[in-house]
Amino acid sequence: MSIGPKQAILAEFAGVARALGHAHRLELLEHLGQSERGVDALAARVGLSLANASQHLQQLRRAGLVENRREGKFIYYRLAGDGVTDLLTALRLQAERNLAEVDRIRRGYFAERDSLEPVSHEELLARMEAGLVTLLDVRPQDEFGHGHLPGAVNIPLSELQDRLTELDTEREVIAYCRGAYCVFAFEAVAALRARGRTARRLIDGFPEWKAAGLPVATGEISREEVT
Amino acid sequence: MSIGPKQAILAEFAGVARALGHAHRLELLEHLGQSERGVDALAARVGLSLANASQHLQQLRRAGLVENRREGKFIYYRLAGDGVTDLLTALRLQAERNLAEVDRIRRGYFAERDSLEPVSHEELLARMEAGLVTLLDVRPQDEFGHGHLPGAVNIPLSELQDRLTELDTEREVIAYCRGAYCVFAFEAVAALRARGRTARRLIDGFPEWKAAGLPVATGEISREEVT
DNA sequence: TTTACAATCAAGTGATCTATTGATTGAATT
DNA sequence: AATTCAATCAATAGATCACTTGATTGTAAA
Repeated sequence: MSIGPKQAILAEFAGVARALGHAHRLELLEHLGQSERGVDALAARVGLSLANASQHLQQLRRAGLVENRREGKFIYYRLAGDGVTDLLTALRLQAERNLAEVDRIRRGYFAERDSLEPVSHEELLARMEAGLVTLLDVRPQDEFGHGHLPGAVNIPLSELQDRLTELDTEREVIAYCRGAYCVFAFEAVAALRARGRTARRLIDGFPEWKAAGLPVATGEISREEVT
Repeated sequence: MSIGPKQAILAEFAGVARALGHAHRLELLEHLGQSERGVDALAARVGLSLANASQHLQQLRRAGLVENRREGKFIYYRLAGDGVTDLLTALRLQAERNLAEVDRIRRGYFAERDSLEPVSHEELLARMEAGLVTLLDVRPQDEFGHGHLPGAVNIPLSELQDRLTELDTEREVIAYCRGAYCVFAFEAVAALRARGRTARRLIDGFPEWKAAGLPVATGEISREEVT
């Protein structure tokens, strides 16, 4: 007996889902959500061997989740559109809602750093307009350069200790990094609060902001432009 | 070296994605989107052995996508909330957008039956309010009974030939069934057009309508109430 | 041409997944 | 208590997947 059109379509959908079915590939997608990258850079960031990263990336490509281009001897991978971030967000929301295990891990690792509610996109937009907050991007400098929220200051987490003076002491700091589970933002909020600052974190990160169609800025940003 | 909290969370997300990574499980979820069902009924509809269906359902349960309850000697499974339908929709949209293979299958099997644009939720709502359309639910009677769009007439596809007289000849018919790739609605539209009726299909099906928070009706519906 | 290097390919091993089979559990019925 | 039936569990064989190793391709530079 032959399978019908519906089964064939469902098999394709299942293939996309299976491509999302490995922690390493989800982490690769998270990094690709920041900016396009070469295989070697991705492998290093996710902690994979080059060959292994290459094969994972090719699985993602077969599933239509990423695309690539060659430039000289480098091959750069990128997300195949903002729909990928939307799908990842839907996956995250579903897992957060119905998986007790996610809740347990989050409580264990993140809870003490995150007693306050995270800030929603809407709330951040309103407070930015009112000029009430300092928006802090704690990702590495190169990721910031490839795209960030408008008006954000970039202080990578590793430098935060030494550069606290750059942040206005009067205004609340709202920190963000790569996504909802990027630990940088949690750490930054904890560090700032430990120094008596008012700080909260954005509910997710740069890719989700961009996928939501909200404005983004690129390139370096002068300090004057920010303060 | 131990894996950090992010890897642990991503592994959980990957587990949910893997649970979606098999055509049979997607089909089970599609049927569960219509109404709660016993294992035996699901196995029969999807064409699986009882043991196999049971094991697939348990994988879905471990991933937090479905829940179950025992009633007498039957165990009924149901979706773990409308978020599951949202996630399935996100998966479908991403696959439709970026997988050439999906497009190829769709063209090959569905295109000739579907030359007209499907009707969106918004358009259907507007035309229902204006009383311009006959809404036709071509799913089996029991699925209709568990929930359907308000004002819909239920004529299962198998009976459509004999019951054409029940449909107003003046008004456009909008048909729907289980979801975006349920073949019933395509077939119904083709059959109606072959008899000179004006007919289109809804862009997706009952579960997506319900998950979107739009009104649904339950129980049998008298013919008078409809016409 | 030779060299260098990013990335992919190919092959192999151990692990995980799928589907079947037959045994077992749990609740209702006789 | 014995029977019946829905569903799960357990064991198995075959398929697919993940990761490593070493060879290969493709481009740029020497």
